[in-house]
Amino acid sequence: MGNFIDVIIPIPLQKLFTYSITEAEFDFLKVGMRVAVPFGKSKIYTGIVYAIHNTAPTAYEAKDIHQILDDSPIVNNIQLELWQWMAKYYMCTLGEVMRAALPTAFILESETIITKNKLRLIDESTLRDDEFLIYEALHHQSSLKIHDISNILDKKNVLPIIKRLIDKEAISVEEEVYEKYKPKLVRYVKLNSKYASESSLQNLLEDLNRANKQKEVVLTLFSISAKTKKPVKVSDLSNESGASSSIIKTLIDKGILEEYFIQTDRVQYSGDENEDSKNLNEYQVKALSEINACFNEHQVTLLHGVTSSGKTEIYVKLIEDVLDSGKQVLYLLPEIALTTQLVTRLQNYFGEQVAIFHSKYSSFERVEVWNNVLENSAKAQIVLGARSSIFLPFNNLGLIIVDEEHEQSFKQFDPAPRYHARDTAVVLANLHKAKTLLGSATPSLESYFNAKQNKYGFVELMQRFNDVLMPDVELIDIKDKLKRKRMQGHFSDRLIEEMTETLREGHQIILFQNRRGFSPIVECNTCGHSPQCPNCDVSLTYHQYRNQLRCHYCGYNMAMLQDCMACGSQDLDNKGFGTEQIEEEVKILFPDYNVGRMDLDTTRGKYGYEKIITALEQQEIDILVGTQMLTKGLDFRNVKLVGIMNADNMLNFPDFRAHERSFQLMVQVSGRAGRTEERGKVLIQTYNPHHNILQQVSTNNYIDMFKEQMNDRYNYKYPPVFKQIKITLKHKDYNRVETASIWYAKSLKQVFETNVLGPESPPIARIRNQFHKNILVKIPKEQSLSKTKEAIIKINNSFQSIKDFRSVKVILNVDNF
DNA sequence: AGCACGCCGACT
DNA sequence: GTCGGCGTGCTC
Repeated sequence: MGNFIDVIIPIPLQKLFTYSITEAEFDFLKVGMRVAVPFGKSKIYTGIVYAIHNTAPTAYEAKDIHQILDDSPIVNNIQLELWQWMAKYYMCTLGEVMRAALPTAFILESETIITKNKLRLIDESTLRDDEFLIYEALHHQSSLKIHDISNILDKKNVLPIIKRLIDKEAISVEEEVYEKYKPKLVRYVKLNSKYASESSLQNLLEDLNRANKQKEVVLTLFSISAKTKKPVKVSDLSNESGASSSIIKTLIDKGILEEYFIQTDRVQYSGDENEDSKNLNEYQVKALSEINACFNEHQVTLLHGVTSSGKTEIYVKLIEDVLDSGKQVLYLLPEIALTTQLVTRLQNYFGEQVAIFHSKYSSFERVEVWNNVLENSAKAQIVLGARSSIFLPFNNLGLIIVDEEHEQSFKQFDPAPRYHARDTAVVLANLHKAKTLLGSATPSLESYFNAKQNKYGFVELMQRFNDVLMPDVELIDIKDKLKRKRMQGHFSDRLIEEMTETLREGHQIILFQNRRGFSPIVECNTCGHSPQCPNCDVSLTYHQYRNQLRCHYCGYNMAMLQDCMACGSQDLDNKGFGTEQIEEEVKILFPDYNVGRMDLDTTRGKYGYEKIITALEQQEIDILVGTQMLTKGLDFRNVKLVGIMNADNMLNFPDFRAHERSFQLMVQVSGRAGRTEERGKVLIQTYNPHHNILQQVSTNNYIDMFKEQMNDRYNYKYPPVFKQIKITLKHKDYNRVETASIWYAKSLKQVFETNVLGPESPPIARIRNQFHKNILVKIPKEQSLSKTKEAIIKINNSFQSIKDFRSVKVILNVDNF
């Protein structure tokens, strides 16, 4: 009877892998620790210990582990339970969940290191050209990586060459595992202890009389440490004394100063004392007590609070209570809404207890937050984070808040696990016996539906803070305006009027242009040809700022054409309109005002987004043109007018949620207008002002929208009435996916009959040279979800066993909306 | 997923 | 005649 562990490996394989361990390792290892294990012929992977036992595998001999990577578990049992739920619910492997859950710095992989074989002298004439190049390179560098060799030879496949060199005993290779996370060390200095006595110090200063600069440094060191009574950082010393680092280095080399290092956190909060939380108004107090009442009966409560109603203050009160009871809080937000504005607000109340976690953090920063949460450190009692923060190692969670609950960015679409953070959060909260609060001004239909079904508790907050009125919404019929020649470019006379007025009063304006589905494409006026992406079935999009044509799906780009590729005509035209064009037009219409633009292109880089927000807050920008980004929980005091340039392109988007989304988007943008005393104004330009959604937006009538949309969902069997799973097949050969998808759909139909839709080619049938086919499985409420998934997995397995289909990639997307 | 093994076309 | 293309199979 030996000792074994079952390990999760971060690859998309269903199985766990069993390794053999020694008696000592058996005593030391705990579930949730990382181990480095050999995998396959030469690789070393990082695995998470999932189980420790004495049952030897029967079919094979278990390998030994390579190394233990942790002293104590970095993943706790609740997390492992959550991972398992995710793998099952979202139909992926534990390995895929692991890959998504752990900061990349935790997942070490081996790298092949190539070194020269010193024991043997090689007759270089026996080497071939490329072999010689590498051998030669090793004279200058002691070791090379595979990647370096590809660079030297400018080839991708270098393994055969390396193999030949090994055979000739010219080189040797070994696998090396790196610890990717390095604690950040700050350099400190102190006076060498040998100068501790008064007399030796006196001697030192006399010695230094001839080296004035050095003496000054020593004296500065004294004064800093006398003042702060803390260790002195090298950087501080250098700043205070004005001495260059080389002078300090000389002192260290001479043994006068001693350097040492202290580990610090990369992310530090350096704020003032905490503020007291604000007093709530009567509506907020009522909402708060209702939420607490709901929590007595329900695990989950939905808070429907109109824009600017002060939801955040209510959250703050709830958080205070949970913290007082000694538990942790997770505050989930869409990435884009995680702005400095909100972060600062929470830090003002809770100071150091707030930890931030989102994708712009470096891998090292994420490890630090992870460790703080794991240790239940005082620095991480509240985690404010985006989607992936549901993976943090909470051990004592009391409350999860999902703010802007309706946001689609909570759902991960691309690599597996394709999870929805809001839904996963509810499961996570249940594992901790904690409560979940969903908050939104425009709840998703599924959450509102759950609340109506009494599955969730439900609280409404319909008064805006300070009793500010909801903005006045006006619909503008641009078809009519066009007919009467009252349009200048994309601006109606009404919009220009209101803009002029608003600017004259010294207020700011936001113009919203949803670019989706309607990007500026280039078209030849002679032959009508427009340049296409070579890898995808889409037209290229014109980007003025770099004078480029780009593909939004694969990133392909080329310089803007001078003449048509098809007929050579130089008469090229930009069709469609995006934010860039609106910006141009505004600049011409209002040359005396500052115009800013906020979209994917202008917010690139770590602080791009913040810069624009700050500029708007400080009123350096009078008119801001932007996309969806504008909608996310920003609070601008002085914005009075919001213009929606064209409501139709979002309403006509081919998706069963287009109407719901349009409503949410428009109500959210409208909410940016007039957030303080004065009533805001919203102008919506549309070809179809009688559209029900627009009517519902203009009266801010969520209930009507809900009822009408739910009707459609019942009739057409869409969520939340039916659940759905989307199956996407991809292959570079069209005929192959075609046959494969027909086979797949046919097998599904044998089980689920009419609840299978497709296969269908998506609107963009080819992306990155891969043809796509979609199949949709609709699942009625009364049908067991887990049985359905089992059936799909069974069909998927038989599919994979057909030789011709094995190269077809299959993507299972549960709740693909 | 990676990676090795193994079988067929286009180059020295 | 080799190099290297990617189809097939396996990983404790």
